[in-house]
Amino acid sequence: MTIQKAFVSAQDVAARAGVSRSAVSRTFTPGKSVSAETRAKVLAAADALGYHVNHLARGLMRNESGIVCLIVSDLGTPYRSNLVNALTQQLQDAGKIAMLINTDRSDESVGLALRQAIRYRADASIVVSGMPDKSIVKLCLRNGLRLVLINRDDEHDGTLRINLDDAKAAENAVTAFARAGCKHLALINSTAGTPSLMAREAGFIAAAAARDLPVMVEHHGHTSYASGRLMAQRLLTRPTRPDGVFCVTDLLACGFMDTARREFHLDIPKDLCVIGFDDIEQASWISYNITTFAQPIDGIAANAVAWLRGDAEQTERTSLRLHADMVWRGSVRGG
Amino acid sequence: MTIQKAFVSAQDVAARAGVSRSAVSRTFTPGKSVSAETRAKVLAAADALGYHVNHLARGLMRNESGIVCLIVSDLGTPYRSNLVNALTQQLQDAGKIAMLINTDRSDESVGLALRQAIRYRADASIVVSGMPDKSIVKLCLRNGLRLVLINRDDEHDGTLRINLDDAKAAENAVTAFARAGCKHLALINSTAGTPSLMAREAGFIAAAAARDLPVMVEHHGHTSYASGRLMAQRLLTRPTRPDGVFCVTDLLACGFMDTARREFHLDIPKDLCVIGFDDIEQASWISYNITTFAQPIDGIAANAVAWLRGDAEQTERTSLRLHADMVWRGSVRGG
DNA sequence: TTGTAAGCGTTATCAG
DNA sequence: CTGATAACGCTTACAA
Repeated sequence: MTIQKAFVSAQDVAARAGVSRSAVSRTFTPGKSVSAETRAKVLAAADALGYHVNHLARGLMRNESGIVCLIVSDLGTPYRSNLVNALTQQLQDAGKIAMLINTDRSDESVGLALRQAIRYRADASIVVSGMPDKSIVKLCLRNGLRLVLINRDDEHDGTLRINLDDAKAAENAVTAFARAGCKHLALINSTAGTPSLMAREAGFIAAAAARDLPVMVEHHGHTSYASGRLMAQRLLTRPTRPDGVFCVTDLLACGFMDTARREFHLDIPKDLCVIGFDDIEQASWISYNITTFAQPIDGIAANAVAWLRGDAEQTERTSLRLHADMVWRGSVRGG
Repeated sequence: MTIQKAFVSAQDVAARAGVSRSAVSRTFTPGKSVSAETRAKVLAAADALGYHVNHLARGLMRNESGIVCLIVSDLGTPYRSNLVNALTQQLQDAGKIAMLINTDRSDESVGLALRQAIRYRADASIVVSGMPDKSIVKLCLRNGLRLVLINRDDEHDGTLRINLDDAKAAENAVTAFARAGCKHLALINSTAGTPSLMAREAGFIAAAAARDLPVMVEHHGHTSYASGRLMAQRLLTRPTRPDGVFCVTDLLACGFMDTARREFHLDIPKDLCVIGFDDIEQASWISYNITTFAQPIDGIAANAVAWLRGDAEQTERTSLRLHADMVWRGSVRGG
């Protein structure tokens, strides 16, 4: 078996169809005029040869690769994977294709990822984790790479920023606890302190202060099940035990609830009310049934993609604040 | 503000550094010889200009894009997202970059995804969901797109197939139930019946038959929490209630356990033993604590990437069978 | 509508 | 080690 040329080119198709390369090109470019006759000939030849337009070359010419780069850490986590799921789906529907770069949580690795996006001449990049520094953002913009920042707090020109109204949600959490008659509030959070997480914390503390309710705060590790467990042990052995705990993440809430029940034999919501955030699937499972706030995942994705489809020339800074609906379940009394 | 050229090219760098384009190219190609002096000049100019090699053009020349396409459905699911996480990470470490295509479960959408991979001249494609038909596989191979099929059963030349020893795992499940003294076994599965799921089912039934143990079987929907709940309702209202249930997926097991406990007030493992599959994070949570089989996710990813790094000329069919270790937890008596 | 020719940013080849 | 030159596969004026 002889080594054959790996890919079939428009040239080959043109030869077989008895037309010029440009005719082939036009056939595969929507909105170009080709006669029905040649189009048919080209299509037949292309099909027979298994021809597929080379998007690398097309991107080179058009200065538009169709690639959108997703920069994410902790992809195995429920919220992240659902967001990536929605994003890839909607990008595909918009005729784009997603490139996925996995970072650790460091800002440095985000910078590396963005450089990679530039190398592949991505049309845009959606940053879900980490905070790219100003110089990198400038570099991207100068290279024609549009940027969507999700739940990051820096504002830059020519960039779309999508945030949630974390403070408002936190305030609603306090209200819910107050209605349930909770007297001793608490909040658990990661040590990392990403912008949205810190906004929830600050909002919760402020709203509680407005009602003269004290708040105990614990920080530990990442927003994981294990962290939730550990902070439950810390919090529930304090002199005064909290009776209303806001977990800034559902994953934290799951770990917190499991140890509160198994190790401290507390009844939720009788002895202790719990509120989470994200509305991951597990929050709706019978064992947890957590009152929480729903991340508007599809809304985030839809807004990001809509902005990308828009005119590339718009260079104004745009900022979107989406609402996280409260989802009432059984981990809070009343409701 | 005037419209400036979007990207900076090697030409620009060469001009600024006072060298030829080829010198620039060599500087950025590992293993090419450039004098320390020119290299320094080039690097300085590149840095000043913010130059990044255009991988679209490079891929065009080299016939090697560095892109590996991941074809996946149900990305929001724990097992899938963890696999994608491992895959993207290890691909990056190997100097490749992942493109992600989200499919529904249909074989047709896998075909569409593979065509997209061809258009971007991906070096390879890793298929995690759905089964591409023979003609599409042939098309890919002819176009120089290497293929890794994970948990699919078709065998093709020039393709790497990675499977688990599902039958062996199922046999171990039967042994565990027998040791726990279970007399009435059951199995719950999706209706889709992907190869690996069907292998678990067949293996379980065969091993049970060898011990003269009867097996009740239920099928429903996808392998989700909700399906697990529904099949629990069906199974636990049967005349003879099973006392050992193999759920072909941990997600099914979670749903099954929750309704067995809450709706039927059964004690696990006293009244009922449960075994799952995948070892998703939730299986280790206190509320579930499921005895299960660990998907060797890192092993799968490592093998896939190692094969991709290998010589592209090898056209033999390769098939790998990985072992899924049993993870003993509290959902089975004894152990 | 069609074909010809130029050019996109690379890398590989081949003299020097 | 260096620089000119020819590809790679495509799109897009421009001319027919």
